[in-house]
Amino acid sequence: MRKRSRDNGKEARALNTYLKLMRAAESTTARAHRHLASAGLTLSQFGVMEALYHLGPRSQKEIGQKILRSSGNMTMVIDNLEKRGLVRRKRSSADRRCFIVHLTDKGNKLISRIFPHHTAMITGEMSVLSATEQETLARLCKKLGLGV
Amino acid sequence: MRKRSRDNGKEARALNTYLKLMRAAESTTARAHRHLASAGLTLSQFGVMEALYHLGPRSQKEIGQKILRSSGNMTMVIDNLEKRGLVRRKRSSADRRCFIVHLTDKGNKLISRIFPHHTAMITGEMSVLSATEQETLARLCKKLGLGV
DNA sequence: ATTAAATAGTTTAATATCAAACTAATATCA
DNA sequence: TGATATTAGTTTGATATTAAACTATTTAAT
Repeated sequence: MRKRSRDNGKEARALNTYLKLMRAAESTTARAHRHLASAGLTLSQFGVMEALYHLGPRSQKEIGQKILRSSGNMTMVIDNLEKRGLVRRKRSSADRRCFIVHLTDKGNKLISRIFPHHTAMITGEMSVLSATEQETLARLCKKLGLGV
Repeated sequence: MRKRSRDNGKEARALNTYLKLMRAAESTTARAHRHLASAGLTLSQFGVMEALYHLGPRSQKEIGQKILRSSGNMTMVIDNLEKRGLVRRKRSSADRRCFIVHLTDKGNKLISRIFPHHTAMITGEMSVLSATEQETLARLCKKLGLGV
């Protein structure tokens, strides 16, 4: 009895926290999505370009690890970016299985222009939380994310 | 100078918090995804069935609002559930534009069987956080999610 | 009542997403 | 060196996802 009700409380708490976490992530994502759509980019495309912008040219595998997406997905997203002339693949001479992906001038211009807006949007979104609250949130999320 | 560096700190904090939030949400989602895949359900399909299980029969619109998905998406997900005989549409007699979606016996059996496992998985995932930490996380996420 | 506006759901077109099967290149190791 | 295993990326097949255009029905307004 006692045990059961304690468990139910534990489970209810966990489910509630999970739900709130998902809602927060989805609502923030949805905004970012709408925001990027005006630049004609999807979230994944932005993720790839942002990674290249901050890390420099990388293989598809490395990009996929960075943004937590499958290799098959990388093929598709990078195909679409390449079609638009925003990135280019270059066969690695060291390991001819790899493509090194890099931003084109056009891609670099676009991400340079968009990134500050994106930052401002996220900063605005987060501003409902104090600095301390943001740090707490980041710490708790990190703990959760580690369980991967 | 002063202003600029303060802003950078603020933005860096916001971006970091956003990143951690996304990572936590994605890693938890990815687990749920793998877990449900073994029952042959996608996350969205589970979301629809869970809503019907806890709320009772609902229109597609109501379900979509509950799980934060577009109406076009609902058409697709419910089509797939209906093909598998897990839910059924019934034209509402009160408003003939609406379909009322309800679980079939088969669907009810499936969700009854799966839901406890899902709960256990989420509870396990959350157990890296104390009760207080979970409550704090839920509270902060809720604040963020409200900005929708 | 007739018309106009709003609403529920579907369709379309484009991209995303994964797992699994596959190809090509590299690394291992016997 | 030659067979085997591993790795990077692609393809395939299925579902998801959205926005926007569309159909059918209901509500509102004149």
